[in-house]
Amino acid sequence: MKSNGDDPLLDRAFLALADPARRQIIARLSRGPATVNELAEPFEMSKQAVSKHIQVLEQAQLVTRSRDAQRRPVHLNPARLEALTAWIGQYRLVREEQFRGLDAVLRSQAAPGGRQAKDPS
Amino acid sequence: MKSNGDDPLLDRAFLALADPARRQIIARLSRGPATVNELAEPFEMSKQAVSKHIQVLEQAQLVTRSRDAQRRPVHLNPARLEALTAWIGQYRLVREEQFRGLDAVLRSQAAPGGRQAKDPS
DNA sequence: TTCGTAATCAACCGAAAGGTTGAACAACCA
DNA sequence: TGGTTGTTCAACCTTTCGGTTGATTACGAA
Repeated sequence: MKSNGDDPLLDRAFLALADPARRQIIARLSRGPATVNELAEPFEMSKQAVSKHIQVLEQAQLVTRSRDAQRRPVHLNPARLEALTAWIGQYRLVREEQFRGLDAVLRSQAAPGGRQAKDPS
Repeated sequence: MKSNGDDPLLDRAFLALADPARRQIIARLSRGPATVNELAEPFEMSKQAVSKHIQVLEQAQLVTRSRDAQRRPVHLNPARLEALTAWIGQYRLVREEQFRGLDAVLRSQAAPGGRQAKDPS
């Protein structure tokens, strides 16, 4: 039951957020869908570069795209954002239990007899 | 409220988590501090490589280090993890307002009925 | 002092990220 | 038709990432 941290989708999602331009795009999209041109407007860089950023976000499934004539509106996909908080949240919980100096959570999650904490990631 | 996404520390933190080895290290540290050798044990790669990963995490302030003779135990820094959930959390809140608001911006994009469902893939 | 252990530094390498420019594609409009 | 707009593709460049190996520093034990 060796769940190592191998999760390419998680890789891509965290990598996608590791860039200020892409975070800014996420912020913009949280206020509603937008086209590539609209998203590119506040940036200095070329539209091609912004298009690439959007593709990175799309591959991470943080955004989706629809079709409207020749436009390809970009929509935020909050479910994937929550997947990230879920991943982080695991360790916040464990930390709080540590804080109280008790491994009750570990015990409650382990099968009897085996010292087996859940090893997510 | 014009906050563009420029935050180098956030860059580094998300980038740090965008690697399965580093996430695995975080997972291990959530169960308590560990030395470089202990952290390197489950990996195929060299200890130098693991040491580099730890430095990446340290620069992102996701971990801290103490001193114990020639050992340099690594500790998780949950505060920084929570900074990430805080960043993501902003947009989850906005999203929920959108959910009940559903204003003209959304309508103007001629959203073709296809609502994004919760897809915890 | 000398030895062994823990960890880092330094130089190097291939692959990928992030950007550019120019051309091409796709869909609407006249 | 042809022109305009929105977007992507393709080739290229430079920088950064993730890994290697070999040498080096820091500390404790004998």
